[in-house]
Amino acid sequence: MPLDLDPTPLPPPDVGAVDRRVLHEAVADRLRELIIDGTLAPGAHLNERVLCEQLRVSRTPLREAFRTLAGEGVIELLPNRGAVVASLSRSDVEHAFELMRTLEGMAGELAARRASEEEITAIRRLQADMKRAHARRDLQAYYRLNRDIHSALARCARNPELQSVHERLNARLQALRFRSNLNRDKWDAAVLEHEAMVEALERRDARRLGSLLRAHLDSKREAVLKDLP
Amino acid sequence: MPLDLDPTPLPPPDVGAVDRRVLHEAVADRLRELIIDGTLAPGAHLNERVLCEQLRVSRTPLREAFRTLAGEGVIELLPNRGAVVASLSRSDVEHAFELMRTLEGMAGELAARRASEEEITAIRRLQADMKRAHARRDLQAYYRLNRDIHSALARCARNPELQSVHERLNARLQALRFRSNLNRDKWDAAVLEHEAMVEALERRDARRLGSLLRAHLDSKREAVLKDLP
DNA sequence: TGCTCCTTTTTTGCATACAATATGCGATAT
DNA sequence: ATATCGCATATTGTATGCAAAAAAGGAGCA
Repeated sequence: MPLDLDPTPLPPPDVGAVDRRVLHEAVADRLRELIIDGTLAPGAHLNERVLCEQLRVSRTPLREAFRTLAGEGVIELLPNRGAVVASLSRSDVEHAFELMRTLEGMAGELAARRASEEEITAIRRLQADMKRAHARRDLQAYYRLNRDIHSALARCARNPELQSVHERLNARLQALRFRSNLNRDKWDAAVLEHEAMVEALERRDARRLGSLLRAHLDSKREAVLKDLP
Repeated sequence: MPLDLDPTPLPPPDVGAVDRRVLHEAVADRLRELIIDGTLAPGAHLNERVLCEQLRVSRTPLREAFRTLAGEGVIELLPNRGAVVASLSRSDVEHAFELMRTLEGMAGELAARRASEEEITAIRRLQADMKRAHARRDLQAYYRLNRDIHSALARCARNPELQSVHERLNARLQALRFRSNLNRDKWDAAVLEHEAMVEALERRDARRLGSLLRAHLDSKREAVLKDLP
């Protein structure tokens, strides 16, 4: 009798969990988008009543989303005076990059040691895509791929704490992208730096990847500060 | 007329009611304390109704405090299933120390360059106090001073981003203190390491202070992991 | 005109009611 | 005996009302 007597017949089909996101999470995500893409400008006051009407939610989930975003440093809560979009002063940006430089340096060193071959291949592929985006002067795609590569590196470091801090800091710096103009030379240089980084990763040269990332962040920092008040 | 007109004669507060200023903040502070000192153990489920009664607040400020603490990684929110105190697995601790090692190394290098003479004097004084606490085997005072010194170093780095990340990570690691036993040898060694660190700071030897802090964190990591599951 | 003080309006903070979701337990069927 | 279903209960998520604090506006005065 051709019965299947395997004691565990049906574990493989991973159907994936359904979208269980609750309202305040969705609200937080939406607000984060609006802030990153500049619709809600830095310093803008977030009026609860107005946002409730626009997002069609009541004040409770909105206020919970506020706390979430405040924890991420994306907005600032002033007791009894509401919330404002966090605005980074020149000094804030300098400090953020100073920290990011260390974090990405650490991520690079760890990633060179811990990344799987598949992950390295994937990053190489992202880098190729990014070069193409650069070739056709597609700034939007370039930014996205650039971000993906840096996030991938942070992920390859195999340290969830590092990854989480990196993500949070990154979220705050994202908003700057839309305010800084990347000139041709800097852009070309950035792509070359990336190329060297991916090569170091492929050779698993931890020291070098760390140094390259720190230098890369220094360039980024200069490029961003150039167009700032 | 000093009559007590409180309608509820206050049954003995097991955790103590919070003081009424900015309620959700006070609630967050109180919960953080309870978590750090172990009253609320890692993994413990935080029942809203029960906590509301014990803290004498309604659910709204409690839930806002939950969001704040979740943002700090002190608790974990499970959608529709409440909140639990974050519990660090051995692997989590390893990752946290890996990151802390980098952060404190960075803080040390910056502090050696940026600390004012007054700040250095203050740290020297904390170190002296700590040595005395060690001499009289006062673990409680030792822990407090130890923490103060590391916080002071992070502050001297003059980078609010770094300081903030350091604080948050530190808050989560604090809870471990009450679970790990410091044996005599490790304790002596730690005090010596601190002494070397303060000397490097006084000489403003950034490289060395960074290295010493990284090594110090490695020792700490080993000491903590030793007593962990 | 420029200022202060007071009233009105708006906005935020807290409490509570109601709705959605999860959990526990017993009945029932295989 | 085990597994599943359905109901009762408990817990979380959302909406709304009310009170306190802050901003806005206006009258009175120098």
